[in-house]
This record gives sequence, structure tokens and C-alpha cells, in this order.
Amino acid sequence: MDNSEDEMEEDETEWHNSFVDSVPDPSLNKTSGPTPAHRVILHFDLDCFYAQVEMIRNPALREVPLGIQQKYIIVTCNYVARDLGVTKLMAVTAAKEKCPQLVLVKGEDLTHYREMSYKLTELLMSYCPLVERLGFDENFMDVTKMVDRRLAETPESDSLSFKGHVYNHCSADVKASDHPRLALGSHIAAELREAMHSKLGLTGCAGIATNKLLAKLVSGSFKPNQQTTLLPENVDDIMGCLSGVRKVPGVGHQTAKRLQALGLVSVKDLQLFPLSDLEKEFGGPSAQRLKNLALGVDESPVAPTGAPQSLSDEDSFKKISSTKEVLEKIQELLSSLAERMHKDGRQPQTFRLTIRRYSATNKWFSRESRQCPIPNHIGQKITSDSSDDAVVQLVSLAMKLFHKMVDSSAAFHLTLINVCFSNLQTRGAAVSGKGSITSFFTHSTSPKKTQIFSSQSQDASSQSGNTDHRFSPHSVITQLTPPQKTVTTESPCSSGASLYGFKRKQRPFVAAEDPRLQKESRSTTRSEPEITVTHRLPPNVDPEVFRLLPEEIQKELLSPAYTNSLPGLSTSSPAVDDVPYVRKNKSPQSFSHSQNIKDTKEAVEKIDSSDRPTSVDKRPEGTSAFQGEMVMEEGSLSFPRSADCEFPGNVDPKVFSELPPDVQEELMSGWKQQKPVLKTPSSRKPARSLMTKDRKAAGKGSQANNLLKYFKPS
DNA sequence: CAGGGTTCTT
DNA sequence: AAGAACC
Repeated sequence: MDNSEDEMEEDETEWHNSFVDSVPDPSLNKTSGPTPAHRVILHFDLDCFYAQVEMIRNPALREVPLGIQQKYIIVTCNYVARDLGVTKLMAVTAAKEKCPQLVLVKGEDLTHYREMSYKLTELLMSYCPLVERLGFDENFMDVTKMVDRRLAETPESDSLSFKGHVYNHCSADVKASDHPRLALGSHIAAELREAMHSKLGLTGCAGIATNKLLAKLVSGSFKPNQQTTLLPENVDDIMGCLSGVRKVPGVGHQTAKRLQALGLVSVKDLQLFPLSDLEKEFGGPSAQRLKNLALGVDESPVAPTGAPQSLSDEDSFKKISSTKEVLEKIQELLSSLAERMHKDGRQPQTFRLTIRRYSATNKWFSRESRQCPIPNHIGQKITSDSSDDAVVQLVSLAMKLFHKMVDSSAAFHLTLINVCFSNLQTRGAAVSGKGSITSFFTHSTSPKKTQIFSSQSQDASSQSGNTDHRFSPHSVITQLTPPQKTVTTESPCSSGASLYGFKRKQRPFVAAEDPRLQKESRSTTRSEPEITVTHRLPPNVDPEVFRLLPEEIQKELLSPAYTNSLPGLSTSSPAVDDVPYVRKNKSPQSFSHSQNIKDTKEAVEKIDSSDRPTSVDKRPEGTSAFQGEMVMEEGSLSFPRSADCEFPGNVDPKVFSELPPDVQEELMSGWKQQKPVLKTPSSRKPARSLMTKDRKAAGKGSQANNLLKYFKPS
């Protein structure tokens, strides 16, 4: 949270500080360059996000009380349902009691939500790159520059008014001229909300304030689909209205408890508590941060989120108590995770397995995990081929980690399993031998441009590839990559890129023939293959685990390709080539998340048939149906109102034309991101203690659009 | 907490 | 590797 000492990558441009409202200028600490005299931060929060996505996918759901179900809980519901008494996080049983007509849609598969979530982030980024995600349905945006630009362009500051509500002000009684920057921020927020609605069909709330904390707190003031601006003079009001410290973003359960132990329960208590005493319980920095939060002070910058740093998949359940079940669950999770990883294009260097055990006391929480590096030959398989066999090896890796945590000879009871890939490398790394110098390419991968319709342009065939070898351009390249050479190839959209290069997940039903399916029943009776074969097992395969594997996997493991390349120790080189491997994973239930609309809905069902989001409104040219890949070379498409024609809609062409050429240019580049935008973030601050933060900034900010700019540190 | 993710700090 | 936080 306290991103202190990080410069504000913007140091270059001076702040045309404007005026009026000044705030506690914390010129204190930090090397941070000029602290923005006054930032204008927006916070967007989508209305019942999952429910909205489902209603877009199936418009008929808009008129019925809809609940999104994950296991036994309604994680969110539409407003129709709320009017009938259903609330978020309500048990399904309770919800049905309250509202028998409630229609339920399973929401455990987050694919669609994730895709829509990234589309929104990308949309916002197309207006301004400083967008930070918070979960799937919230985004922070620093529109300070945009505001200052408009302010400069629009001398007629008069006739300025606020869009939406203004916290604690009955209405238009506020003089926008006293807070022109926030007023302009409210206009931008309104425009962006309109864009999200027209382009993506989403509605949501927005908060406009001078920092993230405040923007987030104020955004929920007027609930469904509205926006609120918080003026500096009302900071105390909004902070004071919070029912307790726990309501302050940044103060979680544990922190709240510790504060309570100090006798601090209300925000005011915390505000007035001596900092020195606070420092005794929490560290120095934490104490200061907590106090600042209570005061509504938050200097943390909007840090562009960029591509995710890890991908994980998990499932919870009532109980899993046998190794076999664990193995199957892990395999199921890994299959989908590997598929996602493959689409992402980056190569994970670390694998982690997390479990949650049941125990009367300490009922929940407490997860335990074990992680290990992913042998690079396995990692490569994930990104290149259809990763099917990578999964086999990963499962084996996972089981080893599992045994480090659980003594399977004793009884155990798990309620959750999570698999995670992290330490994602934008290709290039490979290292031949072991010790490699990974440190070398922290930057080296050259700029990837070429994004274009990156990977998966193949709709119908992609997955499982089995036959049909349509390699996407990148998958081919992917393999080589000499050690430490700065390759010039490009990588697929690397992550960031539209990080979401989604493609329809066409989940064919191949899984049906998965031998494992029929095998179930007899699994316990079987035994033929294993004994005779056991002694030939590859070095790192646990015979016990092996025995539990489906036959074909067993076979696979015995093939030359694996006998000496198993994870764990052997340095072995992946011998030979791969074995033809068929088997599509995708466990039975996992596909096509059949919408499971509970009873009641016949009418609803019919409409659903199309898996397609029955689209929303008109889809502006830019966002084609293929959104995954948008934004390419010529930014022309991909963006609002498109380039030539200009501006995000709200800019007066006339005014624009009268601007100095260089200003026009800057504006344009800001709108259509395409290029690394003007100032390359590269540290124009030569001296910066690069590394540390710079790296991060580079990596992150880069994703603004597809073409990420990667600068060599230094 | 519920459920499925993510990121950051210890 | 575990905790904490946030959605």
C-alpha cells in the first residue's frame, strides 16, 4: 500500500498546478517528484458485476430476480433480486426461502467475468493509461493530466457544473468554479461511464476525488449506476460517516482487531490516537499510513496494473480425503489453468499448490502451500504445444508438493485446492543449463510489437490441438530462443496486451471420450498394468501416484519422453520427442458451464441457447466481436471514435484544431494509445535508482496496449 | 466466513 | 511460505 518512495513516473511534465484548492501538500519524505498539487482520481465500480455479465449473455435474465451462485452461496444478484430481499453472500437456501422465484446461474467459472473485466480495463486505458484494477469489477484511474489539458483548453471555466452527485451537497448548489478540476473529473467520469455502457453494455458507479481512498469511498454513495464527487471540504464528513475503522479500505480484519485492542474502533478514534503510540503496535510506516487513511489522506499513486503476475485456479468442496481424489482434482484444475496459461503466452517459472484442511477449530482460513520451480522443458510445453503433456508432468510435480504437506498415510480432510503459476516470464528466458543467468533477461526480451492478432486467431481449432496443427505464429517462435540472446522475435501478446486475448473457448466435447470417465467405477479393481511396470518408472514418479493415474497417462509416463525428464531433480534433458498424445482433458463437468438455470425458467432458457453475448447495443466499429485482439498496429480501430476522427467524443474539434501542433499530438497519442505514448516512461531521470521501482513501472505501464514498450533498464 | 481470484508484505 | 487485504 504505501508505495512510498516511488517516483511518480511522470516527473517529466511539470504540473501546471493550477490553483485553488490546495491540499495538505505532503512534501514530506519521498523522492517523489513534484507531488501533484492536486490529483483527480476516478474510481469505477460495476454494479453487481457477475449478474450484469450474465444478463448481457442472456437478456431474458434482466427481468427476473437473478442470483449468481458459487457453491452454496449467492455471491451477487441483480437489482430485481435485491428488491425481493436477496443480498450478496447469502446462502442459497436462505435466498430461495426469501425469494422462491430466484433464478440461479452458476458463477464458478470466471472466464466470462474475467474477459469482460479486462475489456473494461482496456477501454478505460484507451483514454488514459493510468488505470489500476482492483478485483474484477473496480478500476482506479488518474485523470489529472486529462483534466489539466481540458482546463487549459477550456478557458470558459464558467458555466462549469458537476455531472452527477456531489457528496453532501444537495444538488447543484455547488459552484463548480471553486473546484474546476474535480468538476472536469466528473465530466470525464460521466463520459467514461457512457462509453462503458455503449461499448460494453455495462453500468456502474464512479467516484471522483483527489485520491484513491476517497474516490473509492465516495463512489458508493449513490448506488446503482450513478456517480458522486467528493470535495475536499467534505473529507471529514465522509470519513466520519464510516461506521468503524474496518470500513476504511486498507484496514482488514486483522488490522481492525489490533486497533480494537488499542481501544480504537471508530475512525475518529484512530484519527485522534497519538501517532507515537500507534507506531508501537504497528511499524512506523504502517502507523503513519493507518493514520493517514483515517484522515482521508492517501498519496499512493494509481499504479497501472498491467498483465497479471500469476494465474491460478482453485476449487473448494466439502471434502476430499483420498490421494486419488486429490490427484483428479489437481488434474482438472491444472488442465484449465494450463490452457489459460497457454493463451497468455508467458511462461511460468514457478508452480504452487495450496490446500485448506478442514479442522473444527480454526475452521477456515489457514491455507498451506508449497511451491517449486518449473523445469523449463515443462514450462515450454505450456506455452508452445497444446500443453497436454505438460499437464501430466505438472500433476506429478503437484503431487510431490502435496506430499510435502500431507501425510497421506494418515487421514486427511481437505476443503480446497488451488494451483498457481507465477513468476511469469515473457519468453526468451530459457537458459540451457541449470544455473542460468536468469537475471539477464529481466529486460532483454525485446519489444514485442507485432501484436496483431496474436495467438489464437484460430478459433475453432486451438485447443487441444490434437491434430490440426495450426500453429499460431508465436508458438513456433516460442521454442527456440537461445540463452541470453536478446531475441528479436516477438512474443505473442505477451500478457499485457490485451491481456486478454481471449478467444471463444470452444470447449469441444472431446472430453467425453476421456477414458477416465468410464474408468471411474472400476478404478479400484484394476491393477494390471502397474505391477509389471513399476520398476521402470521414471525417476521422480511416485509409484503410488502412478498407480492412480489413468492408464494412458501411465503409458505416457513410461514412454521414452518421460523416463528421464521428470521434474524434481534430474537434470536430464528431455529426451526424444514427444509421444503422440491424445486425451483431451477437460474434465467432465467443467465444460460449457452449462448455465444452469434452476427450474422456473423456461422462458429464460430458450433465449439462452446462443452462447454469444447477444451483444449489447451496437458495437462500435472498434470493438469487434473479436475483441480479444484489438488494438493493434494502427490504432485506428480499437478505439473510441477512432483516431482520425478524433477524440473521445467530448472534444470539440474546433478547439482541437486551434491547438498548437505539438499539443495536438500529445493529445492524440493519449487517446489512441498505440504508441508508447509520448514520453517513454523510460526514466528520463537518469539518476533514478533504477531497478527497484523503475523496473516495475516499466513492466507494468508497458501494457497499456499491446505493444508494450519495454525499455532496457538503464 | 461464504467463493474464486490477485497482489503485496512479512 | 504464510498472512493480509480487497473484490
